[in-house]
This record gives sequence, structure tokens and C-alpha cells, in this order.
Amino acid sequence: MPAKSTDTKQEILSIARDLLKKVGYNAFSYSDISKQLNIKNAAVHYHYPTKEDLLADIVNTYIEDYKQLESGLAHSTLPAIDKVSVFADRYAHLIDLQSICIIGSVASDFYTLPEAVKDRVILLTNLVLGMVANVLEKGRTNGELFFAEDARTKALLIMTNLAAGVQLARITGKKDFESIRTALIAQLKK
Amino acid sequence: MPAKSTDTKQEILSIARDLLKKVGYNAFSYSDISKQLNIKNAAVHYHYPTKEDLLADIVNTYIEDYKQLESGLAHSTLPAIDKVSVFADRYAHLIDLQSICIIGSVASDFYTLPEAVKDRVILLTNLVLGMVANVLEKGRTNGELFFAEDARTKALLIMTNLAAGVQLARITGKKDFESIRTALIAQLKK
DNA sequence: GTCTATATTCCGATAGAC
DNA sequence: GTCTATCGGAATATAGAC
Repeated sequence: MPAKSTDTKQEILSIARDLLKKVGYNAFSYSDISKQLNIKNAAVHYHYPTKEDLLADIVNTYIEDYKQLESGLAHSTLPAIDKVSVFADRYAHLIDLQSICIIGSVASDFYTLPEAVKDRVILLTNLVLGMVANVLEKGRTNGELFFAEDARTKALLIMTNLAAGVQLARITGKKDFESIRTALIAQLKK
Repeated sequence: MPAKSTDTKQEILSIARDLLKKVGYNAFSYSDISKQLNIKNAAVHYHYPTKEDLLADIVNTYIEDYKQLESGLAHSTLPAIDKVSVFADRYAHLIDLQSICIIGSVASDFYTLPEAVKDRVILLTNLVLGMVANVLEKGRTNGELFFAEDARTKALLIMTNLAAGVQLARITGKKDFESIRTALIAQLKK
């Protein structure tokens, strides 16, 4: 059984995911990945022939991850406010990893992305927005959450607070992100 | 008088500003700039020896621009809500130019930026945040605006809505940005 | 002072070794 | 199947022409 291969491919994917969120699509190279694995850059091309293939796989893993999270949240009995907090916590954690969220990363590089990947990015983004909107709508129906906008708009407001919040935190510090997180949770409670 | 030189340098700066906001620091080259001016890429190096020099000048022009805007807003008799709208309109316009805001652009590329530029980026960001916070605070004092958070936090919330809003608009369309803009203006009115 | 020819390094990618 | 040696081209940058 070729265990090594699978591992290498998985490691490439993991390293590339981190690099994508840390420096963006155009700022990392196959060399950056291969050096971490002590192989030659061309070995990465065996597993992912082109950088587009690699990016596509990364985006697809995020689509899978978020489908998992969506399913988890849908079946969860957590209070709605805690579900939003889970989401916010994920973003807070990105800061510690010197990362921004995947959507913000590919949005900034959007006009340099291969066409085929753009469609997957659109899918991913609407998946996340829909997930958040569902949590919000259900929470409001149950009397747990309060907001005046329609659910998708409120999801947009929260998502943009979080996504740009981790970006800003790189510049002005994590404290600003914490202010944002505290404020948006508080807003939902009244 | 060497008018040509000044013009060329100004044109380089203008083109580079647009490229920075459209594709980010790592995705444009001196060639991209020189081709638009029908000169060789090395001619750009005469005006800006290194890419770091070019980036630094770009950030500095934004610092100057925002100081102008800050001064303009401080002396303006516009209703506070209109001042916020002016700001939101600037972001909406970016979408039509296939751009994102300068701060979001450099934030995404932050860990690949030359160290000297990072300090200028921090300055620029706090300048903008402070400007927005001032407008908000004055508006609240005058009874024109309503919000529960402290002014800097509210500025962070609005700035992140707008900055990530233009990013998201690349992926899901301008309509989502308009939803965000309408909602955040409405929030300030009650 | 302004720009071009050229050097050097690094990129993504192919061909071929094992 | 997995990886290395190597290619062609594009990147930033220097040296030197005018």
C-alpha cells in the first residue's frame, strides 16, 4: 500500500492551505511547499500538476469542511448565539495562525485566479453565507436572536465584520478584532 | 523644465495604485506598468528603484489623500449621516473599478510586505479609523447618529462591513454590497 | 536626467531516472 | 508510482547608452 504518497499529498495540501491563508495565492511557490517537506519542487508537480489543480483542491476541501460544519450546526442543540460564537471563534483563531479567512484571501486575488476555480469560490462563499443566514433566521424565529435586517443581509454584515476584522488585526492588533466580536454578539442579544 | 519625467513618474504611480487595488502587491510587475506606458520595464526602475520604493510612495499618497478627506470632513457642514454615505460611496465606486480598498489589499499581503512599509500601513489604517470614529462621535453628540458601541468600535464595524463588502462583491455580486451599505446607514439612524 | 540592453534569480512546468 | 534534473520564461534589478 502506497502510504507514503497519500501522506505526501495530504501534507502538500495542508501546507498549501496554510500558505494560501497566510500570504495569498500569488505569494507562495511550489518551492515554499517542497522545502518544508525536504523534497524538490518538481515532486509537488507530481501530486498537483499545476498550481490551479492545487488551488482547486484547497477550495474543494473548504467546501467539504463547511458542509460538515453546516450539518453539525443544523443538528446541534446549542443556543443560536453560541453557534454564532463558534463561528466567531474560528476567525479569532486565524489571527493566531497569522492567517486570514479563505474567502478573504481568494477575494483579494480574485482577478488573478484561474477561471475554473472562481466558480468553486462562488459556491463556497454562498455556502458559508447561507449557513450563517440559516443560523440567524432560526435563532430569530426561536426568539433567541434579534436583528432588523433580512437574514442574508445580517449574515453579510457579520461575515464582513469577521473577515475584514482578522485582516485589520494584522495591522492594528488583535484587540480591535475582539472589540468587533464582542460588539456583534451583543447586537444579536437585543 | 523636465515635464516628461514628472508625468511619467505620476503615471507610473497612478497605474501602480490601480494595480495594487486590483490584483495586490505580489501579482503585478514592473512589466505590467511599463507596457501601459509603452516603455521598457527598466524605465520604471529609474523612477522607482525597487518595488518597495513604489509601494511606499503609493501608501504615502493614500495617507495624504485621507488627510485631505479628514480635513474636508472636519470642516464640512454636511449632516453626519451624509459624511458616512460619502465614505460608503467611495467603497461602492471601487467595485466598478474592479478594485478593493487599499487597506484590505495590503492587509491580505501584509506578511509579504517590506518592513518599512508596514509602519506606514499602520499609520494609514489608524488615520482612516480615527477619521471615521470622529465623524461618528460628533454625529452622536449632535443627536444625528445612534449607536451603542464606543466610537472606535463602531468605526471598526462599519469599516469592516465596507472593506470586506467590496471583496465579497467580487464573488457574489454588487447587490450584496448594496444590501450592506443600506443596512449600515439604516442602523445609524435609530 | 531618462531610458534600454542585459544580468541574475526564481517561477511554474516537463521529461525522464529510479 | 514517486521523485529529480532540467527547461523556458518572467520576475526584480543593475550597468551603461544617450
